[in-house]
Amino acid sequence: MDKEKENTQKKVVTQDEILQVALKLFAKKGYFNTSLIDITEAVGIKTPAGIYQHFKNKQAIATALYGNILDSLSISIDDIRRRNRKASEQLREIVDLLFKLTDEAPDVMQFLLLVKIDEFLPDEKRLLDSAPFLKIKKIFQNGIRDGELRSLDPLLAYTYFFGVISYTLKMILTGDLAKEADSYQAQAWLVAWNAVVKK
Amino acid sequence: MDKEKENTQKKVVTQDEILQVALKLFAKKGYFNTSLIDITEAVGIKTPAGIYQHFKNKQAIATALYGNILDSLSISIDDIRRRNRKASEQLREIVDLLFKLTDEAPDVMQFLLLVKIDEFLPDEKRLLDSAPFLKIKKIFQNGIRDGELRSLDPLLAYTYFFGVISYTLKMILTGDLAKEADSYQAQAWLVAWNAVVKK
DNA sequence: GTCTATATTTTGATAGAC
DNA sequence: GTCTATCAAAATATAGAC
Repeated sequence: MDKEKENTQKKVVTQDEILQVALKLFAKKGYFNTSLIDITEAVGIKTPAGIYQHFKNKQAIATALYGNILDSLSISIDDIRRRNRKASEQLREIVDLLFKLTDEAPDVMQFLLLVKIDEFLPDEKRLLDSAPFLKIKKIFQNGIRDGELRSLDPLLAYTYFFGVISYTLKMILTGDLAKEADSYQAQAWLVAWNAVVKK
Repeated sequence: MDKEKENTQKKVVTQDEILQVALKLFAKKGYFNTSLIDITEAVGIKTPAGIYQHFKNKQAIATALYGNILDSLSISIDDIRRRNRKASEQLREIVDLLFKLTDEAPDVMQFLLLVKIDEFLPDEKRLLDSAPFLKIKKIFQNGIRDGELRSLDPLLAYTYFFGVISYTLKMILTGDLAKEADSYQAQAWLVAWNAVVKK
């Protein structure tokens, strides 16, 4: 990488670099325990002024981060819904995605599941009202309408299903469940699916 | 104690009053968004100095709060375990307690389920390692040992069961599920129990 | 675009009068 | 035990040189 430049040359920092570093710090220590100085140092420059070249303020970093994650999630879910017709298939692929992300991008999942976003982004949409989650809720509505899922309030179906899934992921992310996410996926899917499927 | 109030307007504040107010504010706005000034005003005095008569610092308030809640929960669970022998009965009473608390003391449940405690109390035991939750995990161990619950890792049984329960409560506390907790309890119990019972 | 340096604000915390 | 007043520290944010 550019570690050789450190002595001879000023580090030039990109917007994306700031976002990556901020995500890691927010996920690990939380938004309020992460100062701009922390971000500044972690990104390899010596002054917060460099950050302000890219972002209006600390909150704007979190806003961008949140937006990026939701956008990416939304695109993945669009793709899944396009490629699958049945709720069972769509949900299974979403679960697959979330478990994969937990192994491969734990910071992202930590930010989504463990960080209380509305505490520092009070003006953003809450997770449940964001585009990707509206789409997920839609899957439950359709699944119930089509008789694939048992007949109950779609939001309750969502709650039971993702109660199992996201609590499992949470236990993995906190280290309480010690193995990689992948090894818990099959059983968690069965339990979650069983909670909502029409039998 | 003196029952006569002086004709000065000075408010005398008790330790318990501070804890109640702090709980409400922490639950509503979060620890970091709650300043000592907020607590001071909410408790009805004009200066933070009054708070420091009772607590060493802001963190000490949260520590006391957390300890009190865990203690009270622990006592309730001891009682439940003493009065019931079967895992099904014990778990059902615990669920009953949690749903009741959600209706009657939402601040407490909000603090337990929605607030990320280790962000501001890094030296306290995490929820899962606290006395009441160790006891709950014990219930799952015993239930599996006795063949009442299906044979799986006790921690996974815990995860599935409380995934459903606590996510349901969370949705109630955030207002996404709009009715009182009581009306969701029976079904949530069935789903959660069904996830772990031996059939 | 980063640097040094500094301004500004907030908040946690204390001293001493009453 | 509360009050006025104030301190100290930390963090956000900016100005101007290079």
